[in-house]
Amino acid sequence: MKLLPLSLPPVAAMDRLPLSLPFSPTDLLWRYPLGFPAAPSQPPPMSPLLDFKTHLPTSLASDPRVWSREDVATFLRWCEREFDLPHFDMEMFQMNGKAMCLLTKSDLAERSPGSGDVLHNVLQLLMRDAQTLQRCLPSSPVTPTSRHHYPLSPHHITGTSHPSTPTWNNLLTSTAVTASDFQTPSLAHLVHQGNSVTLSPAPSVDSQSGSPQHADHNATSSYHGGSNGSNQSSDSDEDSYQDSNSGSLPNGGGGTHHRLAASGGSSSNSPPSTPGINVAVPSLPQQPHSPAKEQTSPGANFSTNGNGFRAVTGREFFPTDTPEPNTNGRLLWDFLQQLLNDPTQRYTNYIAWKNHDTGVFKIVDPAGLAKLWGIQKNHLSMNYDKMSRALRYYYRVNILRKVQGERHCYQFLRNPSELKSIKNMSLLRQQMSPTRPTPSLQQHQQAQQQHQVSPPVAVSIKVEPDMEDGDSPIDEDLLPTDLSMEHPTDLSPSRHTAAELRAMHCQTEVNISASRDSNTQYNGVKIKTDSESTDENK
DNA sequence: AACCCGGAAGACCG
DNA sequence: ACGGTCTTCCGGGT
Repeated sequence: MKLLPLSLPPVAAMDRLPLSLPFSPTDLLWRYPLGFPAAPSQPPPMSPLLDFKTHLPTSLASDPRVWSREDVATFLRWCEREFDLPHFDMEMFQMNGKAMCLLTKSDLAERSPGSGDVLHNVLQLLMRDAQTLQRCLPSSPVTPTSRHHYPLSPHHITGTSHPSTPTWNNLLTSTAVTASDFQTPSLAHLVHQGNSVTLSPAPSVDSQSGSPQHADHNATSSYHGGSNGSNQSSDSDEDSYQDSNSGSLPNGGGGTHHRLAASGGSSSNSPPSTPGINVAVPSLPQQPHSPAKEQTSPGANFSTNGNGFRAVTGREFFPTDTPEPNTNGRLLWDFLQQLLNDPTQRYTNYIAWKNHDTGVFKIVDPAGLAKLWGIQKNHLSMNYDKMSRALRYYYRVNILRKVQGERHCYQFLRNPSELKSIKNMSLLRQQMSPTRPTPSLQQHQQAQQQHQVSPPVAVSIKVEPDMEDGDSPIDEDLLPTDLSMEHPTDLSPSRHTAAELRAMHCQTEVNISASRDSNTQYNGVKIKTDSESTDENK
């Protein structure tokens, strides 16, 4: 996982963004939204900019982050003239403004030998200036919600913050430019809404984590989020973050694929929900810009609030900025959830719920989904084999289990809220068992059912592999490795554990609490999947 | 052949 | 330095 740090090594950057991809490298940016590292510290002196700024082509928004690819090209040409720089290789700048802003000085130098520093400085100035303006402005469109956050965020403080940029607004409104990025009509919406153009990845759990409570709420909703299928996003937090994710992804990447296409370019977009979104989100590249993609990121949307979206925005936006740990979207499960819960159901060609209540989903287009994931993570060589390996790791922590007998079908053992609420996998493991039950969901039902559940955290009991639960003897052996998964419901600790254990060798995980069973429920629904039986435990 | 499974090693990030 | 989360490979099974 590399997420691209802002400053990716040039090389890396390049790698990641193969031109060929549907998405533009830029897309990737979403991750690094505004927060540009570079700028950070310095207080923005607006002035400097002003000087040359005034000379900027009028068609360019004051905030480079909102520029479309065309704007970037316009800007580069302008820089060539204005600063007497050697000609830029436009092929190296097939990205929107946001993406360009995320490039580090070295990245820029690599793409434009001899002009990197100048370009970097100019961009920094422009960004700073834009930020400054924003601050002044009450709220920026962009992150509406965020705003709240904003203040909070360090960035903010620093000033670096993102820019929420007023521009965004402008963008929306006026600028066509951006539009391009956003291409999608939706974008605009998005913007409005959340604005989030963000890009950011969703804040995934982490971020969210922040609000457990939300989670709860959400949780309940959980997956369903709305329950309806569409919704998705359930969790609030999630939503938010989801938004992000989703958004991007789809588009971008897949863009290519079906859906995207389908949607029509934009299509997709607009997702309903999307409202806001962020486009960016998830990640994928999409984001903003890329023409291709439009992306509207579905993700963005996600945020549903209750329905709608949550404001995801806030956070998202700043993802990068945000100090929060962002896993944002970066986590595979989070990514998948976002796609699954895309309000507009844009990614159904890639992945779709088979049973939302139980958390069972099918990867419709393994290769395409893997590609999206690869884009999201900037691992362009990602394929289903690799992605599925990552999915298998989730077996150990009881996040997922394989639906036996059905190809490309997996089942979430925990609802999003639950996952989100758990910041670390490690915790998951620990909790696993106990936790499992998602509070919310479970709560409902389960509550009674069993359990126990334990408080999340800690409880873990370690079980020995063997023992595990004791319960049943599950032999792991018997069980396929996954068993754990398999018996989702099963979750029974035992099995899992066993399996896990195996895998892990007993790692701690085992903790299983007795409860697993309960947990299993996805949304209240108990998942049994296969094996309930297995439950031997029971 | 395509999946699916996990072990092992390593990358990257916070 | 360390743990988490993958990513990449790989051999093996179905």
